[in-house]
Amino acid sequence: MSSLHLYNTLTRSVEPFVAKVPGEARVYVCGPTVYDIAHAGNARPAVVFDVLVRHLAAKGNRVTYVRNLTDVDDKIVERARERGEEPLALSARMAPIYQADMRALGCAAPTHEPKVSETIPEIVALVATLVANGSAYVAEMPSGARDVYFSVRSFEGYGKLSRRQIDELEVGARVEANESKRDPLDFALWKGCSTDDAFGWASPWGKGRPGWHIECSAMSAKFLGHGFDIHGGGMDLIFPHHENEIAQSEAAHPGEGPLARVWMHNGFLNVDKEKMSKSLGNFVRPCDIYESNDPEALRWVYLSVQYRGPLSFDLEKTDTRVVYPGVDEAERRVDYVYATLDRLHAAAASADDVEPGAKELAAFARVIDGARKRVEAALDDDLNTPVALAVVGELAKASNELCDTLEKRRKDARLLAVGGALAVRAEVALRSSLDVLGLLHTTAEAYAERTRERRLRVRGLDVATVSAKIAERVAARAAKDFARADVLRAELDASGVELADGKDGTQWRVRV
RNA sequence: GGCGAGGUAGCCAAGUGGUUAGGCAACGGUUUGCAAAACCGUCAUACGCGGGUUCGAAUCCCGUCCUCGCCUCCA
Repeated sequence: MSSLHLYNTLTRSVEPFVAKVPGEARVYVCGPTVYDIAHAGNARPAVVFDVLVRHLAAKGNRVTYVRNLTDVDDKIVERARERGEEPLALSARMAPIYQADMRALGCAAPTHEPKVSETIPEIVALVATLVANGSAYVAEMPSGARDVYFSVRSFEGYGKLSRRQIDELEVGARVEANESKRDPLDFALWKGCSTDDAFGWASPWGKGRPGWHIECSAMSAKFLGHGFDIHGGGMDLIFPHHENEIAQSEAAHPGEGPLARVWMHNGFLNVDKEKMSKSLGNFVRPCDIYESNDPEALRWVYLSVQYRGPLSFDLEKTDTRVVYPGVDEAERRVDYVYATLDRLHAAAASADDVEPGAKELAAFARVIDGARKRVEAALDDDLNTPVALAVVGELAKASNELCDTLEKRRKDARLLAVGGALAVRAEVALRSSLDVLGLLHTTAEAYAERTRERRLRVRGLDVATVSAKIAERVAARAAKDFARADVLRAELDASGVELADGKDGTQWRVRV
C-alpha cells in the first residue's frame, strides 16, 4: 500500500501525511457563507475535500469531517436587510439549498456541520480567553458599543501561513478607517451592536456578534480539539482568514502546537481566464448547470483537474440557453462508464468456477486487477484525480474490449466462464474506483431515466412523438423499406435522438 | 510593490532527469441493411522564448516574455 502525500501550504511542499492519532483523521473545511445560492466555484472545495475524506476512509482511517455553515455574517445581515428579512431566516433558507446542491454533486454529508448561530457560547468563551491573556482588547466605539480586536502584533507567528511580513502588510494595507483599533492590522473578534434592537447576542462586551474569523476557530476546537490533522478551503482564504484563524487559535492555546498540521487549498474556477466570482458577474450556479447537465457530469469536471490548479470552466450562450461544453463532454464520459458497468454486469452472469488459464484474456486481467491500486496511488499523490480518472477510463476500455471478445466468441463456454469471472472482478474494481471518487452513485437504469427525461425537456421533445416515429421506422424496416427507415432515422437524429438497432429491437437515447 | 500559481500537440489535461499519461475533436478501419454504441489505428518524438548543467532536460540552473490569483468581501 502506498502512502498518502499532501501539499501543505504551511511548508509549501508535498509531504507524507502523518495523522496525530494513527488511524484517525480529523479534517476541518471552511464551508459557505449562506447569504445566497452557491455558485460553481463555491462547490469545488466541497468536491475536493469529499474525495479526500473518501480516500482517507478507504485507506482505513476513521475520519471526522467538519464543514461549517456560516449563518451569521455582515453579508447575510446586509442581504437580509435588503430583502426585509431576518438574517437567520435568510440563512436558514439558503443552508438547505447549499446542502441539496452538494448532495446532488455526490458529496457525503460531513460528520458535523456546525452553524455560527449555534456556537455563540463557545465563540464568546474563546474571545474572553484571548482578552484575558492579553491577545485581544476591548475598544469603545464612538457609538458606545464595544468591539473586541485581536492584537496582531502580540502573536509572534503572524504571517507564517501566507508568508507575509507584518510591516509590509501595513504599507500596502487598505484598511478601513477605524480609530478604535490600536493597530490597523488588528481584526475584529466581536462586533458590538450600536443599538439594542440590532441583530446580535448578549456578551460580556454588550450585545454584538462574532467577527468573521473567530467562528472557525471556535467550531474546529469544539468538534476536533486543538491541533487536528487537516484544514482546508479555497486559496483566497489563506489570507487573511486562515492566517487569522491560526493567530486566534494558537494564541488561545499557548504551548499546544499548531492549529492544524496540514493546510490544503483548492484553486479557483476560471471563466475566460478570469476567476469566477459574484462581483465579476461571470458565475454560474450548480442549480443552473443541472438544467442542462447531470450533477455527476459536473462532479466529473471538478475531478478532471488537479485540485490546486485553476479549472477553466467554459460556457457558451446559444440563442435559447447557456451550454457548458466541458460538462457536456464529461457527461458523455459518465454515459460511457454507466454503459460499461451495465455490460460488465451482463457478462458477469456467465461466470463459472473454472481455473483461470485463458491466455487471450491475460492482458485484460492485468489491467483489471491493477486498476484499483493505481487509483489509490494517484490519490495518494496529493489527490491526483485526473490520473485516477484516466485509470478509470483505461479500466472501462479494457472492460468493453473484454465484453466485445466474449460476445464475439459466445460459443466458447470455457472462455465465457473465465471471462465472466474476469467481468465480476472488473465490475468490483470499477465500482470501487468510482466510489472513492464519489462518482456514479446510482444505477445505470436510474441514471438513464433521469438523463433521458432532462435531455428530452432541454430539446423540447416528448416520448410519445419519439416513440411513434420509432414504431413507424420499425415497421418500415420489417417491410425492408430502408429508404423510409433512413429518412426517419435522419429526422430523429436531427432532433437529437440516436437510434441503436440491436438483436433485441431498437433502443434510443437523446444526445447530451 | 510584496507573496503565489501557471504557460505541454486543434482543444482539455497528467507528467518534475532517460521507457505509452488520459480524454475530446478530426480522419481511416472492424462491426452494421445503413447507422449508433464499442473497439483498433492516425494526428503525437508536443512541452512560452534564450542560454547553461548533463551521456541524456518538458523535467535542474540563470535570464526573459506572457497570463492569472491573493494582498479589501471572496471557495
